[in-house]
Amino acid sequence: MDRRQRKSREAIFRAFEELLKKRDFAHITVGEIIEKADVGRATFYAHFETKEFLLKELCEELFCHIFDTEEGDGHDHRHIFECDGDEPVFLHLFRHIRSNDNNLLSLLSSSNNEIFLGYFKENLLNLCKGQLDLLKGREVEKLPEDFKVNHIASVFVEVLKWWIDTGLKEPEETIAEYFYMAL
Amino acid sequence: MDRRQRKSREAIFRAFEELLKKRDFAHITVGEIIEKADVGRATFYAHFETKEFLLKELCEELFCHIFDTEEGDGHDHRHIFECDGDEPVFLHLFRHIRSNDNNLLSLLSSSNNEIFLGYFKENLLNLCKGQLDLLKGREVEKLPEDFKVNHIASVFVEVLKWWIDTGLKEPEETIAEYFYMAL
DNA sequence: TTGTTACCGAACGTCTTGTTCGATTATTAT
DNA sequence: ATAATAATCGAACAAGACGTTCGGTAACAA
Repeated sequence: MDRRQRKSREAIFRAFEELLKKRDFAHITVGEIIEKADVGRATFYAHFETKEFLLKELCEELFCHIFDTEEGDGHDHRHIFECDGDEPVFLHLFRHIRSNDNNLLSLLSSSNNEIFLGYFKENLLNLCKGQLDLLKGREVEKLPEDFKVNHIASVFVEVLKWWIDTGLKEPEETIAEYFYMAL
Repeated sequence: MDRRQRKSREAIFRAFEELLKKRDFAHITVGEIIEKADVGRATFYAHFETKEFLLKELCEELFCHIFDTEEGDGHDHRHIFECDGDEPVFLHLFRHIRSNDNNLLSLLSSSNNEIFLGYFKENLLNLCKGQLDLLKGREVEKLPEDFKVNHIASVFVEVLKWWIDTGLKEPEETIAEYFYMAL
């Protein structure tokens, strides 16, 4: 890809991220984005069809790294975050979110948190399909599989939201415990 | 209140509801609303400051009936839905939602479901404060109180969402059971 | 060097918003 | 019944944002 293209695209992404931290998505204008990114109006529309597509591509960029699991390896998802430790995957998630990689935490803390939590949950669902054994021994174990998958992802997202909303007071290990207890 | 005012206000509400069933809130224009409601543009703005305020007032109208609990009576919330039966309150909620009172189900099924589920959860939180005993005997019982309140409301909303998304296949009693098991 | 590609920036038509104003119609009080 | 009051209508308006177009300029690649 042309260096000019890359620079413009990155500048737009970064400007958009900055604005998303401070303002509702609905009230961010293309004019603001291109001003902050310092690119021409036509350039913006050469890269992105609309503001909504820009958001979509930003989310894909944000989450494709995190949920980069290898398809077809069957067992547990060690390749998330390119880390091969034995740490439980959900604890791993909490840890990485707190470290604010890719500004993810900032975006999840902003007034646009619902948008990003929605995308987050979508990506989380695949991961949860391989984690059904977490529900072993609980009442919910007997329920339909798609219910259980959805349940795990939902509880994770809700615990994450609570953690962020209350100011990240607990360490990752504690919040991961909360998550397991709440399942 | 003047009959003309009431008629205009109702017409706007109904038109808005119809549109919300079919289109994203963000893409609904004031022009569409007043056309469907058959009122003048100036009339709309005499009643509602903006589209957002209209949405807010609609939600309040929708949920004030449902969560019309009597403050200060201390114990359980029998007055919800103006029903005084001994039926568990959450089963009651599922039942009433399914019966589609006030078009609530239609709105919760639309592409705007996130908006309404958000409002729903907000109102649900107060109710859940009085239902903490549901968690008796579970691991989650030891966790902080605001966590537990949030947990109950979250699980309810997520189960409700799953129920609606999968086509309301289960009867209310079953889905209420799912809810209790998932807590 | 030459051809291609991306960028700029300004302008443009269109749509939506929220406001204003005078004329009309419904309601209420006398 | 009559007069005063209040809500509505419809049209027009300015302001702002959208998405597109076009010619000129600068960066890249062969």
